[in-house]
Amino acid sequence: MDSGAVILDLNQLRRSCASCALHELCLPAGIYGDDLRQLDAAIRDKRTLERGATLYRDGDAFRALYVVRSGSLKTFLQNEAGDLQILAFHLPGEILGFDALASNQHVSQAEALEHSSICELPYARLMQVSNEVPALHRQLMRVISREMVAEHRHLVMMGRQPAQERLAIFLQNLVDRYAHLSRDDISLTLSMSRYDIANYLGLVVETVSRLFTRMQETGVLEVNRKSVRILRPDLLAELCSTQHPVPMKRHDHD
Amino acid sequence: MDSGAVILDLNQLRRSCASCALHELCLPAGIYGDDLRQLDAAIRDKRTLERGATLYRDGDAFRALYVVRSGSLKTFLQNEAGDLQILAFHLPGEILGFDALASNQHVSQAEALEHSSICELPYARLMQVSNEVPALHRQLMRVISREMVAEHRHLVMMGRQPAQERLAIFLQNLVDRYAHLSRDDISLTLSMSRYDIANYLGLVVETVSRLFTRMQETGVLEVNRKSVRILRPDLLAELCSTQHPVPMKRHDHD
DNA sequence: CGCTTCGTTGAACAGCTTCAAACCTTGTGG
DNA sequence: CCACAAGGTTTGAAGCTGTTCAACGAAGCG
Repeated sequence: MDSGAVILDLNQLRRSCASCALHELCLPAGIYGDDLRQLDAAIRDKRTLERGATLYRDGDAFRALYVVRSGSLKTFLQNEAGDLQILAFHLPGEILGFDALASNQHVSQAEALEHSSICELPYARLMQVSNEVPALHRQLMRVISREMVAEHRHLVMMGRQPAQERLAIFLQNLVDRYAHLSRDDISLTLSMSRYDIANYLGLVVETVSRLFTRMQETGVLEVNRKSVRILRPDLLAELCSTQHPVPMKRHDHD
Repeated sequence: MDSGAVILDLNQLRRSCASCALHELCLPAGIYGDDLRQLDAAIRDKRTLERGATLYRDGDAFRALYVVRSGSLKTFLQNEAGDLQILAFHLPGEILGFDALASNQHVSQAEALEHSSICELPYARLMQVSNEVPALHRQLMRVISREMVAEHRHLVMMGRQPAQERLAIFLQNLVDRYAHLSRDDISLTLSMSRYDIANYLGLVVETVSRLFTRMQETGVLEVNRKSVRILRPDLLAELCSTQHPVPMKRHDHD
């Protein structure tokens, strides 16, 4: 629909799943041989997105699932009133678009946070292949389930955690997810703005900014705009769980 | 594993999907003839749960998905520290257990809110059938997706909405979901406690109680313990969306 | 270099929570 | 049948965390 860069990149991007660095982290995990070749054939030409570009928006017809190959995206919901909630940030190897399976149209919006490349998985073909390759079917369900579990964690954070814990959990989560993508597990480059982080955590920018400052003052991390270095992973881990001054009311039913 | 009542109920419970009142709302929606018979054969003897009984808990091996046939359940996450977040309430026709697909064990807990009956769908057999019945496969994915979309709404509520809006949305949602289960669309019987409601909404009991009182005072509804009558559906609908005194900070990237 | 957007900091404010206590309901046993 | 206990629900007052409002500094972009 836009961006002439797509054509230029096609040659480098056109690579099979088998040779992709993300192979074991992505949809093909656990799929080999002929099955993998079949899956590979179902994957459409890769595309690239510039920062701020939309991959799909609310109401778009559902055609495909998408895998982040490089870069990162955010998905969010926006209501009539115009306010917006970020649902997730998506890193390489992660799959987007599952929200559209229910109604055959997307009910959220996906936007690149930086220059990113994407593998497109046309759903019709994916279904064909997965009819012949049970392993793919199972893998698809697993991936959706994983997505749900991640959302549960998000929900717990929103429901029960104070602001500092939220940011700590967010950072810890990013560290964990980047851990198997890069060798450096204490340095992060945040591709999203403070507004995005705040929104994702159910806070306002000011609060997030103050928390970064405080965490820097307490020596947990070093922050400079987009770049964050975790100086004390142990302290960060501690911050992730609220230390209850008073035990919570319980809900036992035996 | 327990409860002698199970055996007694088997005869009434042993009914095929084809004759079930929930047919079109449940997993078999859109599946007919031979396909339906195959699915039906994969569904295990139904079971009943008493109020407070656990269907599965965190760490349990994943064996089956479950459909609520009657009654209602809550699913929740509980961390080491002991605090708990309710993820969802499940009404008749809704499916539970998808969280376990990723890791082959449940990562949440499901508990009956009242006397409930459940259809058990052993996953291995479900997968066999869905390999032969592509429609079932698609339907399964749709149902998971629907679940995800519902969770997104929950997330938005937690992230952006003030307390009164949360309760209003919660009630409106229950009304909507009960609407196709019963003819009466203004009366609700809340099977969950105020604690559960508060927890689900990310609030404390006191706040929820005050909100019920306020909504009653403003004539939106009439509440008496578990029973709620919506007197002014129009007002309830209005309460669901925050009327911004000041437009929010936007996130345009255009 | 000026403009705009993003990020940080400070002070006042507000909404929800915490703490406390009373009331109501339900179930139990005398 | 009633007294009592235990948990669920409601109400009030005080307190705190995060928000709002405001202003400034820093970075990216024409």
